[in-house]
Amino acid sequence: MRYSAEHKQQTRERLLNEGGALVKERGFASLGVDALMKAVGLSGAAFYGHFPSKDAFFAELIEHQMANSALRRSADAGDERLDRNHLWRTLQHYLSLSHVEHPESGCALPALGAEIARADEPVREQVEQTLGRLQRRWADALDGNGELAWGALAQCVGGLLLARMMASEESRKAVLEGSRQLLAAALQAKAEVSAG
Amino acid sequence: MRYSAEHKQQTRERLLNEGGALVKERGFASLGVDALMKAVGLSGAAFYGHFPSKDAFFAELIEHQMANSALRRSADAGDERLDRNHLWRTLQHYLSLSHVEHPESGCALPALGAEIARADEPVREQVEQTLGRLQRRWADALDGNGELAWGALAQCVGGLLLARMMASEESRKAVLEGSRQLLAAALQAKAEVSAG
DNA sequence: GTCTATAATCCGATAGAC
DNA sequence: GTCTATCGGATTATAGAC
Repeated sequence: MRYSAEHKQQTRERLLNEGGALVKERGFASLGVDALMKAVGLSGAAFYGHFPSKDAFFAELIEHQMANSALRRSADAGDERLDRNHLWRTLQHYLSLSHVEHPESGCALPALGAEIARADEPVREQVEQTLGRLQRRWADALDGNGELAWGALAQCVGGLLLARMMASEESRKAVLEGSRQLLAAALQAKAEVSAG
Repeated sequence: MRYSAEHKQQTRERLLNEGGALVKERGFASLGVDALMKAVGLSGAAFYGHFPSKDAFFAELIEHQMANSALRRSADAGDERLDRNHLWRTLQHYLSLSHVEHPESGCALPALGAEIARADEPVREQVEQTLGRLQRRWADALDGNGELAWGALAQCVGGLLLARMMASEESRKAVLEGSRQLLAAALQAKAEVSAG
């Protein structure tokens, strides 16, 4: 072959990373294969040397984005048990204005959540497993409260998505602040209960 | 004219209602004009007798969906002030399994939020104003706590969207339960603070 | 592996008849 | 108002050259 196997792997990685950024910015359905390949400097036809179909690419893209998300990386960092303060800092960072204003480098869940929800079952099963691991990790930091962990994850996704729907920076900030305060109240309440 | 003005108004309403259901189910970008019109029994070209472009339809659709959402109707019901128990029942109803499993008849925010976020500014300004009114109404029921009202709205959107991403009914229920528990903890904590 | 060229289909939108 | 017919372009995907 004129190109090394490692070169193919690199092109594939670029599609999942740089292409993924485009998908999160414009939406998967709205982004054509040609536009996707142009973003990495290749012709549209070259796409099919890496993925059998656009839908297959979506499935791999979601898997890749979930595996490399900031949430997961923070949850998996090191071997030590995730503690409450570390989780709280992760939530604060997630619910930031810069995250709202840069979907292309941010979490895939608020940007592509509705398209994941409409995807075939294998895609949703993979998301369910990945998020399940994250939720159990968060539950550890919340004194084993698994329900609160799911709620916190939902708050992250909803807060970011709702903020992105707003037109003014003022409203975006208000939504983020509200999201953080609700989380603070819920986590604080549970902390008091478990302390008492 | 061979058709009455009231007939035109009826067709327009059907596009916004029945068409809106299809859009929420399949996503706006994925739904073609022909498929949309076929759903109301008309040819594709008839669409342009009601809306100048597909994007203009999206703007009107969002406005219509927001004005007729279950959240808004519950918030506007009657003249009396929305109270905490009424709001709580609204949140419980929103975060239900039947709502998760029927996006076509449900809230537009989880289904179309990402596409609203990518829409032109006039669309987002309209959403911002409508949600601002809802948030102020909810804040009234929460002893004037506007931040908590934004947080509760974000929790609704995020909880529903996250639940829809799950493959199994078990996980969908777990997400909804977590969402409800986080809301309960936050609202309870604030109630105790304001009562103390 | 990636290219150009192209098949087959679908897209948003318009023209003109009724 | 809604139709049929159609334009021009974009879409997903394939064929064959290198």
